[in-house]
Amino acid sequence: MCGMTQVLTIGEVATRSGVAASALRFYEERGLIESDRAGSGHRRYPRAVLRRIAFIVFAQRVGLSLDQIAGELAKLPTDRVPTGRDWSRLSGPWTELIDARIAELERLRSSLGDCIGCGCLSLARCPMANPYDRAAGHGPGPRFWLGDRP
Amino acid sequence: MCGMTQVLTIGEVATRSGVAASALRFYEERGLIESDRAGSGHRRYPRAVLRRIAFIVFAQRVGLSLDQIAGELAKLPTDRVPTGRDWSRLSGPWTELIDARIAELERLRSSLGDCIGCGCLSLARCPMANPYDRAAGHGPGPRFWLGDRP
DNA sequence: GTAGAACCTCAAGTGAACTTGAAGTCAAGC
DNA sequence: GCTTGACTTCAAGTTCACTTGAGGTTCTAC
Repeated sequence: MCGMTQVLTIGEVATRSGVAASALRFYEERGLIESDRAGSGHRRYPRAVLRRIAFIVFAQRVGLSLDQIAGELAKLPTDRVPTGRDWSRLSGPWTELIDARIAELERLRSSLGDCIGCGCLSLARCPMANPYDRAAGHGPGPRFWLGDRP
Repeated sequence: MCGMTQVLTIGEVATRSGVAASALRFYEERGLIESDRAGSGHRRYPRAVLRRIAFIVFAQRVGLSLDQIAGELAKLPTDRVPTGRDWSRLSGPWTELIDARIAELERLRSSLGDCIGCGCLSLARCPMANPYDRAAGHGPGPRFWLGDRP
């Protein structure tokens, strides 16, 4: 309650991070975060955990699964508190991921304008959307539209 | 197999749309699509169903749940095959949704550059990220970062 | 010293979006 | 006419990311 403590309880971490205590325990179980224990068995977190949690929340919004996030976090050094440099190494591939996701959404938006707008949002008729249907009988359908087929 | 048939079997719809037959049955159960039945009990789909399925796949990528999509689809006229105009009425609100999602991702990307880059991706220290932690003890943490707090 | 809040573990439940399996029917080619 | 594959229903299983509940302990404040 002091506000100047160096270690945080699970409740403090929960309110500061906006992540429920139950979720924090779950993340720990999955190896995404760690905690020290007080003599009583209560969890004690170093402040650095907040950065880790922020990273987890970020990564989820970008679309990574907890397993993928765990994989990323595993790249951080365990023998010391990660530096800004350590974190920015992790974020490199992200920029591409975010860019790709944005590009997909922009493709969707323009399909909406071009395709739904012109009345051809039909897999059967829109050649732009799905040339495979014209060839009839194979092809991935909407996936093409969504950029899954290079 | 003819390729010129006016009605499609579930297998044909599956290959043309890229959506598994089991998923199509599931969508039907959830009221997202409909089918006629052959005398045998086998499903027969009008070609127009492909447009509906495309819409479903689109909407999912944008981030809508099946329930929300069902709500959107319910706005289409049931007494006739929907026109391009009908579809574009549905897509109006989407553009905003997509824009909002893109804006969030751009916010994330720039946070990565500005915040992880400068080494302050710490909820405890970055005032840009989370002023609430300075006030200590309340506030939503990362949510602020993600734009959930207006 | 006692009430109540906050914490603990462990098991089970939730909801979304499907998939899988069992047991059977129907259609097409030879 | 028979095999093979595509289809049918219905119930149950799966994955993900948690939450909820039971039953018990610990901390804080008065």
